Parts: sequence; C-alpha cells; structure tokens
Amino acid sequence: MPAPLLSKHEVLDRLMESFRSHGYDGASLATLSERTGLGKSSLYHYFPGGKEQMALEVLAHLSEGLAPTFRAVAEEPDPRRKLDRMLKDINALYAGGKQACLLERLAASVDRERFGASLRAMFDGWIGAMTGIGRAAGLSASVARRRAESAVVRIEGALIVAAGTGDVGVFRRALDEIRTTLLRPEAR
Amino acid sequence: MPAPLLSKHEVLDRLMESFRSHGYDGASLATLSERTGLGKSSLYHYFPGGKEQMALEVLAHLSEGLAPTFRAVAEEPDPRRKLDRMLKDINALYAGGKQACLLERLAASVDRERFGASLRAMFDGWIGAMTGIGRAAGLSASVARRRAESAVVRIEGALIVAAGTGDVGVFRRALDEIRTTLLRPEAR
DNA sequence: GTCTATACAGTGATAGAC
DNA sequence: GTCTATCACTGTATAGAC
Repeated sequence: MPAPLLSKHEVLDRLMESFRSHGYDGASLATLSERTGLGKSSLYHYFPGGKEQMALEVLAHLSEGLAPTFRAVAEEPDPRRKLDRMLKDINALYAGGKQACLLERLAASVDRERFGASLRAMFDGWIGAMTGIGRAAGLSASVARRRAESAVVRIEGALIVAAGTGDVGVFRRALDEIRTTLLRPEAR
Repeated sequence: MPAPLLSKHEVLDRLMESFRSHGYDGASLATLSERTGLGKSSLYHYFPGGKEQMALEVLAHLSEGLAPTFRAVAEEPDPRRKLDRMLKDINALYAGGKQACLLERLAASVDRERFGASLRAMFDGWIGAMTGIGRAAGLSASVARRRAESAVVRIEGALIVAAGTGDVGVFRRALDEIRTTLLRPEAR
C-alpha cells in the first residue's frame, strides 16, 4: 500500500510486534510510528480509525498468517504429524515462550469490548483446529474438543507464567505435556 | 492509614480491583482516585512512588490476603481436602473466571521489569503451595512440582481464554481438570 | 502519500493553601 | 490529610503545505 518503504504486510507485521511487546494500552502512537517508520499522519492515512483499527487489522493479518499452518495441519494425513506441525509452528510464533500472545494483549486492553467478536473467532478457530487433530486420531468429538480447549489454555497460561517467572522452560514443558497427552487413547 | 474514610486495607483492595479490571497501563490516576475516593494528592501522600508503588503494595497486599489460604491448605491433613480448599478459594478469588489475575496484568505492563522480582516470588509461592498438596498425597517431588506448575498454568490460561471467548465455562472446566488430575497416583 | 505543525484532552506528578 | 490549581509531558487525532 505505500509506494515507498514498507508493504502493508510488513507494516502490519511491525504493528503486531509492537502490540505484542508493549501491550495494546502500552503501545503509543509514537512507538507505533517509530517501529513502522511511518509518520503519525501516514499511519492515520492507512488507518483512519486509529489504534483500534490498527489492532483489528493486525488481528486479521495474524489470522491470515496462521492459515497456512491450519491448512497444512488439515491436509497432513497422519495425526501425530498434524500435532507435531502445529506445535512446531506455535513454538516459532511465540519464540519458544519469549513472545507474548496478541490475543491476550488485546483481551486485556481497555478497548477489549471492541475486539470481542474477533477474539472469540480467533480462539474458536484455533481450538477448532486442535480439535480436528484429535478427531483424526479417532477421539470422540467431546473428548477431542475438551483436550483442544485445554491445550490452548495451557499455551496461553504458559506464556503468562513464563513471563512472570522469567523461565521459558514453563512454555517448553507445556508444549511437551500437550504433545504427550492430546492424542492419548480414551480410557473405556 | 487515613483517619477518615477508608483503611489502608480497603484502599489497597480498591486499587487491586482497579488494576485487575483496567490493567496496569489502562488504570489512570483519575480512575484510581475515583475508585478509592482519594484525591490524587492524597494518593501521592500515601504512595509517594506513584502508580508503581501502588502496584507493588497491592502485590504485597494480595500476598497477605492469600496467606490464610496457604496456611489452611498447609495445616489441613487430608490431601483431597487441601486441594478442595485451594480450588474453592481460587474460584472465589477469580469470581468463577470473570475476574482477571493481577499477576498477569502486571506481567503484561510496560513497567513489568520493576515488578519482576515480586511477580516471580508470587508465582513461586503459589506453585510451591500447590506442590505441597501433591507431596502430601505421596507424589514424588518432581511429579508434584510439574503438576503444580501445570495447574497454575491452566488457571492463568483459562482466565485468558475465558475472557477472550466470553465463556467462563472454560475456567470451570480447567478447575475440574485440576481437581481430577493433580493427585492422581503416579504410573509405574 | 508523507511531511511539519498543531489542537486539545488526558497523563503522571507536584505545590501551596487550608 | 485533603483540597484546588497547575506543572510538563504524552496521548490520540487533524490540518494544510508539499
């Protein structure tokens, strides 16, 4: 979208990075301007709705960025490899537990109500994708769904605890736990 | 501490409530002043260090508020009842999943580095208390500790996902999962 | 499209009267 | 101890030149 420096893709990447590291309330237009290299005016040219619109578009951008992972997971026939692919991409997305989650940052913001619908859609899509992995492994719908929800819960929680304790090992152990439990056969 | 209206205990309660609902960055001195009924000057009279000091003292206040629970859990002889007591108090603290966690809010703030040591101590204390429950049930130190960490991770994550999806059922299910798995005998 | 300049409310924080 | 008034600054957001 800008003729000159950055593509819209790159701009959204940098905005996302800013929101993730500073939080939505903590990211000022000054930081956003600095990180993107765009003046405040240019920022408003692209996002007339201000910070709120930026966050909304960043959410959509993240959703698009996640699509290839979800697609690859859906197309991979082997359940075990579905899960490995998902966990690998998640580990990369959060830089091994060092990077915060955009969804959490927005869910904790003062404008959270404005993001409600988008956040819900993102969480549901994510849990849905994890549910699909369990289903492919032969789990019942209810168990697959319950475990998927638990997996997403652990990932979000691990990021918090890792940040709070300064120990990214928490995140690694959470992923390991998911790896060894998500597809475990149901007891009967 | 104030001769007139509110005790320091009550002031800290209200500050905590403000930080939890608005986030650290989202809670302005104006809101803090309104919620406590204290003018900004009075606020600075009690907390010369400003917002940062308020958050630090609120953390200490929370720690004191949690002490009775931890003590009761430690003194209760039956492991099962230890756990039930802990989960009951946690459920109350977070209002069944409707209230955010102060630790998360501070860990996500722009001033997070200033809270680092206190946050780490709080998380460690919490995980330690949960570990004690597992130990009392005969679990090995390593398993008890791993499960305790996982429990705290789930609680934090469930609060995020519950807020993001608008479904407090997530929180209830997370507590249920902890109730049924934390003390499970180790496989051999 | 991007720049400089700026409006104006709100921010954290302080001073001094009472 | 609390008030009113105010500080310097940053916040989001716009206007208008180029």
